[in-house]
Amino acid sequence: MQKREAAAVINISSIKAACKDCTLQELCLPFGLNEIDITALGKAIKRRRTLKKGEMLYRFGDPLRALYAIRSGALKTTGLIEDGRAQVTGFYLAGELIGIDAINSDRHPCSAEALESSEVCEIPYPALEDLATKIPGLQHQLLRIMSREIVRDEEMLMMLGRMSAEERLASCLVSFSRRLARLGGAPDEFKLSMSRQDLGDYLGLALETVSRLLSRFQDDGLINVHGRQIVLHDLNRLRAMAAGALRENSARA
Amino acid sequence: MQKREAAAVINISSIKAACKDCTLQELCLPFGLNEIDITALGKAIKRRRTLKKGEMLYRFGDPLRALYAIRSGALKTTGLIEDGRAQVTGFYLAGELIGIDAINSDRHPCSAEALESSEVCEIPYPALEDLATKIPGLQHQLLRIMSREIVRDEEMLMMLGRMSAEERLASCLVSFSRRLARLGGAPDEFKLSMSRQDLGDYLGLALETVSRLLSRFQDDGLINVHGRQIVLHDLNRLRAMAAGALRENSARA
DNA sequence: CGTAGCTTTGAGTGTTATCAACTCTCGTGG
DNA sequence: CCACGAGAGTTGATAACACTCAAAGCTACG
Repeated sequence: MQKREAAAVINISSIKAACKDCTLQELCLPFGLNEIDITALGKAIKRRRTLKKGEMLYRFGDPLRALYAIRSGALKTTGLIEDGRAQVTGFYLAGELIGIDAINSDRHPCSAEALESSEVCEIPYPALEDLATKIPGLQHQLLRIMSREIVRDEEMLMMLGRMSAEERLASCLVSFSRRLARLGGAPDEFKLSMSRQDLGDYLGLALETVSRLLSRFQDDGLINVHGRQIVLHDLNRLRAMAAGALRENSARA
Repeated sequence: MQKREAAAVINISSIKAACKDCTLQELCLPFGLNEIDITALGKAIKRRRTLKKGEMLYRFGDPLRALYAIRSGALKTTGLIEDGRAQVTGFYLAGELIGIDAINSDRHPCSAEALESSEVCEIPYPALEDLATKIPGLQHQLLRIMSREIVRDEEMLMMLGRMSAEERLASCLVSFSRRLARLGGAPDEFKLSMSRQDLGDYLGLALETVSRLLSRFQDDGLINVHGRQIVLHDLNRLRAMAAGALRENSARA
């Protein structure tokens, strides 16, 4: 499954990362730091690492060695339940930080897998914590990123706890649109990097339900689906749907 | 609704907190710090505050001024969806830190309400962040607590996304048992401080479903319910149920 | 060009929500 | 001290939304 490409890839694999030249600065850990501090952070980062589709960045139970800033590509994190059931706890895109849920126990409480060819910067955790005491702005940014992750998870909780299948999927599409636009892509056209199964495991739905809903959204003229290629035709209506407008009881009280 | 008690309470309300004499040290922010650092932390804490049942600690949208360490009692945090729907994003007990999801945007993304008479220590956030750069152990502990919150939310995600109503409730009871035992209470007997509605809004279930399940658990000899008073008779079976054993497909692959 | 995995679509079922009525509990005031 | 009322909790009937099982259609990669 992974033989041919390997050779071509190794060279790139351990190139030294340099935050100061990275186009994702504004979205990533260096945000808000001055040039000197950014250089210091860049030095702490051990290397870049490339992952092929399906490759694991870390697995459930692995000791925490580093956090990873995603430079390109997309990853998913999945938690385990003993039986076949999996819950995808998050999708992570370029500019986002992955692995912070391991800080609590020094072990990764979930597994991270590349959904497509991806590149990550490996930030050794002890060095990062150390650096954060020296650079208040870095500490601040780290705390903010962690807090943002909590907010994101809480939004997911509302989604899973209180929203219908339709609202969940609309919400998910809107979220991808926003995050991809931030990276400079078109907000209304993108390619999903995950399967229907992954989407279902994320949204708490059966893969068939995801598929059916995508078809229905298309019939309703909201979107266009061709396999994993998505075009959003009516972002506003999708947003309204995600917000739970459009249900009978809407404006009560 | 809140008139008589007020007078008696005011005196206590602004007593200076002193971490170094607090019995919850081990569970709280000071964990792992030496005595000098604990004293420094204690000085940063502005005051204690008492809340009566139903009183709000902060509301959705309020600016972040402080984090709160819970000394006694219990709180819930709820996120909003425009229409009547509420999602309870967490229950917080003594020794736990509440408000950290506000760090990202400097505003509270949810509301916090006391479920019973409670006492909290108010930790001004800018002072805490400042202190954390000076005391590496404190920074470490703060990061750990935030990471733990993420793990907890991710566990909730699995619960809401993949578990049946029965599994969710069992899981919830087991969690209360564990957390209350850690505070020195009996692990198999406690009083719920929240209504069936709150429990439902937390577990993503209708209140009727919660009620029905509690009755069923009782019929099955798992627990004893009398209003909010709960006795757990078979913690092991509850744990198995929460883990998803007991379903037909259990051991596949 | 064939095969394996992914996706779509259909039919039937089940878990859980909703609506509704009744009961219990506890605090308040007569 | 008891009666009352309001909120909380229980229980039942019904229905809907989403799951499961099943089969056929696509896509993409070797």
